[in-house]
Amino acid sequence: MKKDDFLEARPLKSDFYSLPTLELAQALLGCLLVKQTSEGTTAGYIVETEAYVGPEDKAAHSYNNRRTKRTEIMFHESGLAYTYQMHTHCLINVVSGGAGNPEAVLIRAVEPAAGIELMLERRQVKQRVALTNGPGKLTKAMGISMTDYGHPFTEPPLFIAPGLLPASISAGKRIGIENSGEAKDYPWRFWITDNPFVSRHQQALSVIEPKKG
DNA sequence: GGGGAGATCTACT
DNA sequence: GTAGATCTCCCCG
Repeated sequence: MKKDDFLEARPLKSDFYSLPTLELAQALLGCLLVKQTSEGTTAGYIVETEAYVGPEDKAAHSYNNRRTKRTEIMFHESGLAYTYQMHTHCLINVVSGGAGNPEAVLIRAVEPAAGIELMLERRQVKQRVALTNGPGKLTKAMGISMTDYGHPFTEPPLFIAPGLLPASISAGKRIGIENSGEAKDYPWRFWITDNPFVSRHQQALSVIEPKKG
């Protein structure tokens, strides 16, 4: 792939986001996340996601249909950005499940594809791999913030475009949800097998053949 | 009006 | 391995 191919990238249409959340979390792997700012454009291939599956998932912010100012956007149509603040960081999700069904996919890591110089300016790190190998890291590197709350991923300046089809997808337990009862063991974390930008190494509970299309 | 919790990251030992 | 950073609510009082 040529260096500037991301400039040709066109957002995925809204019907892409009508996939069931667990399928969407896998379909997003390999896709290109693009953010344009006045400082420049950054893009990265999504290499790690987690599914948060609506009112029945104790680990989800929307558990028990909890509807607050923060979770409000999860109740809207699929394909919107759900950003929220976590300690000193901003995390970004893709709203899924359709209107009235509050589900989402957390983007946990990307592999830099464009704008790496700008990412390096935004994050002081020694190792390139540390630029975007975590949910709080990638938002800082790409200039994603709470002002992106509710933005549709189908249009600039923040959008998702087709990328590469992963050779293999691994599934395992989600990270950082130890206080979520039995939900903590659900295998709803997905990553591109052996990709170096994945946030944490973990035993895969299963390995999946990616779906084409 | 205030305490507490949280899907994290970094630095230091 | 663990502490501290430092934000936005929610919810109880």
